[in-house]
Amino acid sequence: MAYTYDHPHPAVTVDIVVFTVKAGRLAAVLIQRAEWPHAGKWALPGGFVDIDESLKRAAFRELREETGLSAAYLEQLGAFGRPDRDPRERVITVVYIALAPADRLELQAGSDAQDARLFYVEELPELAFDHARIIGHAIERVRDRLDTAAIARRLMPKSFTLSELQHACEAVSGTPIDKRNFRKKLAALELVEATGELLQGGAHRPAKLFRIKP
Amino acid sequence: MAYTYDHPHPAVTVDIVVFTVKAGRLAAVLIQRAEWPHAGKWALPGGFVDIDESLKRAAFRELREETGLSAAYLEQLGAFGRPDRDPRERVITVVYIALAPADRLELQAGSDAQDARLFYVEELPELAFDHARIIGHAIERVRDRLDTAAIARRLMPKSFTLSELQHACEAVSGTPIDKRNFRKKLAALELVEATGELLQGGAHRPAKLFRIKP
DNA sequence: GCAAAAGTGTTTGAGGTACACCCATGC
DNA sequence: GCATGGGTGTACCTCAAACACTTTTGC
Repeated sequence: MAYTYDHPHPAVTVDIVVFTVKAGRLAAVLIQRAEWPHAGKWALPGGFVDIDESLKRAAFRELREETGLSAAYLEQLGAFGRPDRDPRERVITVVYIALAPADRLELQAGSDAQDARLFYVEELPELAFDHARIIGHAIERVRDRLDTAAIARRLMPKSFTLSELQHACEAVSGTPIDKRNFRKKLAALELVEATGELLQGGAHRPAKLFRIKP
Repeated sequence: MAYTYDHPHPAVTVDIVVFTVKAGRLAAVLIQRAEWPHAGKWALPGGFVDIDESLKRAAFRELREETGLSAAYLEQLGAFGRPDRDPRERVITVVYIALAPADRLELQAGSDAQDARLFYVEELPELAFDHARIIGHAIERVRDRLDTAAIARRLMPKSFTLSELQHACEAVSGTPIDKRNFRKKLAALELVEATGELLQGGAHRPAKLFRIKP
């Protein structure tokens, strides 16, 4: 089947920067490319936009196909379209940022053709295309727009300790936060409530578990 | 000349929301369409992205062609790509926001085929395509990201009175500002300096003129 | 008992907001 | 002289930042 136009058309893809917090650090999902171009390098999950599909719908579809996430927060970062960013043809990509708790990701790790993994954002491997630049913009966006409430709602699992939430906030902002000020602000936000459970297991005093208030 | 692909490709355009401040109100440039679809309705300036041209370069080119602006602040708002937004074919548009002082715009007003005009954003005419939605997003973006310094640098002419600057800030934010607080903050910002000139002409005390500090 | 993280209040400074009157000009 | 916008200072309140010790557990 061939499709013909009277002036040249670029291809359009969506790519998704899937952020999560793992071990108190900000991390993103990357997929190892199996084919030319950039075979062996890591890249953002993504793919072509179907001709009858909205951009956001395409992003959701790719997100589901590559991470198993069926419902996640998704926001558009923007379009990237330098003429030479893909050696195959002119490709304009629309990038979305997804946020999800690490325990909801289902990566097809090391299954076969392509490997999907989480990488801490300070330890990214060599990236295909202009994806390093794209992730840079995504990190910048997340750093200065995600506040405590958004982090609690979108990056934390169902229940968590206040220290875990604080570490997530520190991972996103990239700066240390004072424990008492953090808890004072949380109390004022009326954002979380204690579940009544305790998290046992550390060689230290057990921490109360919290959840998002409805 | 025909261009053939083995899967369908959308067309990609750039559209530009050119904001300025006129008579103390926020205004945007619109162009009246001469042809189907939406003949007679008003639309954002824009056009197709050339196959070898970056998105930003395309936006600058269209901006120059349709408003005479050769250097303006330009930032990407995002991509809009619902499948049915253009009845001719699938068109994905990447939207940029431009900011310029009103005295630098050179609109080809009423010349012939297409008419270009400024409209106050609270008095927009019926718009073509999904441009009403796009302008809505652009206004939202500008409202919560443009601060006093950006307004002074990007929307004001070479010299201006403090009241003019204040009115511009009020037009952008959509809320009234206290005069003394505004001037106190301006002083703290060390953003502007008096030119020494006065603006005569009103039936009242003449105002000092200011310029951006280098 | 010691290492390791949990939990808990007060003080200070900066910045934002509210608010009212006199001044210089054109008519 | 009056209408019109230009120009000026103080008091209060809110919010962010700095800062140290006790508690509970595992080993």
